Amino acid sequence: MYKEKEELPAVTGDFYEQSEKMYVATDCIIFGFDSGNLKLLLFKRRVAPLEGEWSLIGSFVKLDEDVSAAAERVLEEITGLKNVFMEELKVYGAANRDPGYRCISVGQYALIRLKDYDKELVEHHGAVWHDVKELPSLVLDHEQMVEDALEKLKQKARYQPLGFELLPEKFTIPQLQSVYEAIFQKELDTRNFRKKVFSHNVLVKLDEKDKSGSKRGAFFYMFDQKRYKKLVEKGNDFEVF
Amino acid sequence: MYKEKEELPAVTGDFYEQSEKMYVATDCIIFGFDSGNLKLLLFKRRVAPLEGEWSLIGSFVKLDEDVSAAAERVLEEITGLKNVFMEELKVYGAANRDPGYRCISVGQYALIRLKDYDKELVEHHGAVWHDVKELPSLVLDHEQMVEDALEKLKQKARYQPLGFELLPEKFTIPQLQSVYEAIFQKELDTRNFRKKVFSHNVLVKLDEKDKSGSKRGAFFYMFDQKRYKKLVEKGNDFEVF
DNA sequence: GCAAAAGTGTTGGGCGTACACCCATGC
DNA sequence: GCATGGGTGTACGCCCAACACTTTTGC
Repeated sequence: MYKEKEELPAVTGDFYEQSEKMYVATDCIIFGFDSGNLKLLLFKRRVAPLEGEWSLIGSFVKLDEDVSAAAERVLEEITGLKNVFMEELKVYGAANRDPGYRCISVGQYALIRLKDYDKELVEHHGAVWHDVKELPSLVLDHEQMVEDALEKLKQKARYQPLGFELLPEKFTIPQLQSVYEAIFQKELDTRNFRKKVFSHNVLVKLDEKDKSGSKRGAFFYMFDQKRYKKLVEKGNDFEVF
Repeated sequence: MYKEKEELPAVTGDFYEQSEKMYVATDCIIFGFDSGNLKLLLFKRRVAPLEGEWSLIGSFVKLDEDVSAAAERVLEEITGLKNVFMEELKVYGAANRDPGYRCISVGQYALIRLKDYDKELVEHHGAVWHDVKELPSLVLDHEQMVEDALEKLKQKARYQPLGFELLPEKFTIPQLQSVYEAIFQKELDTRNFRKKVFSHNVLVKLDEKDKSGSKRGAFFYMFDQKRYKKLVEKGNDFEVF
C-alpha cells in the first residue's frame, strides 16, 4: 500500500490526504429455507431513483466500524438476529457500479432460521422473502451478487455443515435432505444421504417425532456442535456431503 | 445499500454526501516458485513510519479505477507483467487496521513465472523475493494476508490447475510435482502423481528434454489450455490433485 | 385398507494409496 | 562402473452410486 518515499505525507489526522476516498458499502445476501425452497430476503425501494425496484439489503460502512460489523448491524437492523452464520462473498469494485458516487460493496451472505427472525421488523423495512427460483430483477449488480452467493453456497456446503444453519435446532432427516437438495439443485438418494450424515456422528437423535410432514412422523435430531468442532480440530477435513 | 426514504439525498454529484468516505487499497500477495520453494515478493519500506519493515506491495484504488484494475496496475508497475493469474483473496476491513487513516484493503493473490518478470523494475522498487518458509515480520495485517493466501492456494490448487501458473510454459513432471509439494507442504508419491496429472489428458509431451536437473534428463511438457477449458465446460469438476 | 412419507442393506466399480525396481546418462 | 534423478505397474481397501421394499399411521 506504500510505494515510494515521495508518496508518504507527514503524519497528520489523515495520513493519506492526497489520495482519493470513496464509499464502502456492504450488501447482505440473506438466505432462508422454507417448504422445500431456498428463500432470499429482498427489500423494495419505495423512492426514486430506481423506485419500486428490488434490492439486497445493505448499508454504508461507517468510519469507525469494521466491515464485518457493518454487515452484522444491517442484518440485525432488519431481522433482529445476531450471531448468525455470515461470511464474506466477494468485493464488488467496478468503478461504475454505482451511479450515485464511487462506492465499492462487500457482498456478505448469511444463512438464517426462518422461525427466528423478527417479522414485524422485516415488514417495517418493507422486506419480503422471495423464492430463489423466482427472483425479480435487482438494482445495480445485485443479481450478480445473488448468483455468486448461490454458487458459493453450493461449493461450501460440501465441506462445511451449513445446512443446519437454515433449519430450527430440532429438525428431521427428511428436512435436512430437503435443504441440501435445494442448495445443490438436485435430488439426493435417501439411503445414501442418511448413511453419509450419520457417518460423522454429529447428529443426536431425540425421542420426539415431527408429525407435521407425515402420518408416521419423523424423528427429530439435533446437530452436535462440540463433536463437529472436535472433528475439525483433529484435522478431519471430511466432506459433509 | 439503500434503506429508508429519509436517507436518500437528492441526486447530485455525490449522491451520498452525508455518509463517510474512506480509502480503499489493494495489496498483492505475489507468489513465485524457484528451486523447490514458494517465494513471495516483498517490499522494504525505506522511510518512517515503519521504516525498514517489510510489506506487501499495494496501492490505493483510484476513484475511476476498478478494484481489480488497481491490483493489475500494482502488479505491472512492480514486475512489468500483465495477464497473470490473480484472484481476490479477502477484504481486510478492521476499523483500526491502518494507523494512517481509515482504509480497507482488498487482498489479491497472484501467481507469476519467475523467469518472466522484469528484474530491473523489481530492484528499482526495492522489492525482494523471500522464501515463504523464512518470512520476516510484515507491517499492519500483512502477515495475516500471507497466511490466508497460502491457505487459499492450498485449497484452490486441488480443483484448479494453478501449478502451471508458477512454471515456464515448458516444464518437466518432476518440476510440476515439486510445485505441488511446495503448495501442499508435503511430499507426493511420484507414480501416483504422474497417474493423476496424465489422467486428465491436459499435458502435451514435447520431444525436448531438460538436462539441467539430471544426467538422464526429463521430458518437457506443456499445459493444454484449450483441452482443459473443454473439460470444464463439459461440467467435469474434477480434482486436479 | 389405502395413501403417503419414513426408514432400512447390499453390491459393483472406480479411485486413491501404498509400495520397489529398472533406465539413461555424465562423470 | 557408479551415482543421480527419471520413469514405470500392481494390488488392496474404501467410498460412492445405484437400486426396492417394509413400516407406520391418519384418514
